Amino acid sequence: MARFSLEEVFARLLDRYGPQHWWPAETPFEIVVGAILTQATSWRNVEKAIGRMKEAGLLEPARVLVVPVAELEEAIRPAGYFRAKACTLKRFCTLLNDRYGGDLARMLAAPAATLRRELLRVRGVGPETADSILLYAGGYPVFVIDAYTRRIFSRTGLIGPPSDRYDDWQAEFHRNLPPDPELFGEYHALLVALAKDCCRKRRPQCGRCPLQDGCRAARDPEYLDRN
DNA sequence: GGCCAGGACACCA
DNA sequence: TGGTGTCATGGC
Repeated sequence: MARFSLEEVFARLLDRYGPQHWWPAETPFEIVVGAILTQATSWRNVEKAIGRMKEAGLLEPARVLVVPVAELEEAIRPAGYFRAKACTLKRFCTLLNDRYGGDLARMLAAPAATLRRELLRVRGVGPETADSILLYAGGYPVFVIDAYTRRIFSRTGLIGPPSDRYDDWQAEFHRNLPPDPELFGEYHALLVALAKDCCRKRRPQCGRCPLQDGCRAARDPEYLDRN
């Protein structure tokens, strides 16, 4: 089974890639926006969309709430799925306005379990998006599970959730790591760094998935020590 | 020109 | 419950 604990894997990743200092954003609301816009989308495109929202003065909840949806769509177009994501942004801001008087700090001070339930009731916000908001904007010790995390750990076999469900994956990390938001944030960021590094280096051998079997960094943790 | 990127959801069997 | 189609842009 596991040759390394999850903490040992983290230490190796940190040693190799250094602190990632996620989430890349200037304000909590920018974190929320980024979490929604990055759904199935490269961060490069998200940055463009956020830049356009900034230029249009739309990077505040009160503006998103009142701006015509077509205008919001146009701003976030580079992020893809712009119609769905514009609606999701507006729905989030509606929740924020109705339940917390538009005060994001107040929303983020709500109990994590309560806030997670409320976020998941917003159409377009699923578990990964909700948890990204809870962790990076709210500072709650909630581990974010993304596609990279699943692929990396299912191939290394370091942990084995009973099913492929989001909550089961998350429970494994919560069981095996101390509930430290700094650790969780860095860990998630480092897994993305590993995936991207691996992708760049192994592209010729790797076929369509950057973490397929041809990718040694994905299946062999010691690869990180030797290279 | 095809594939994929830091998902979520509706629909179907 | 699990599988599949849909949403859409931009870089490689």
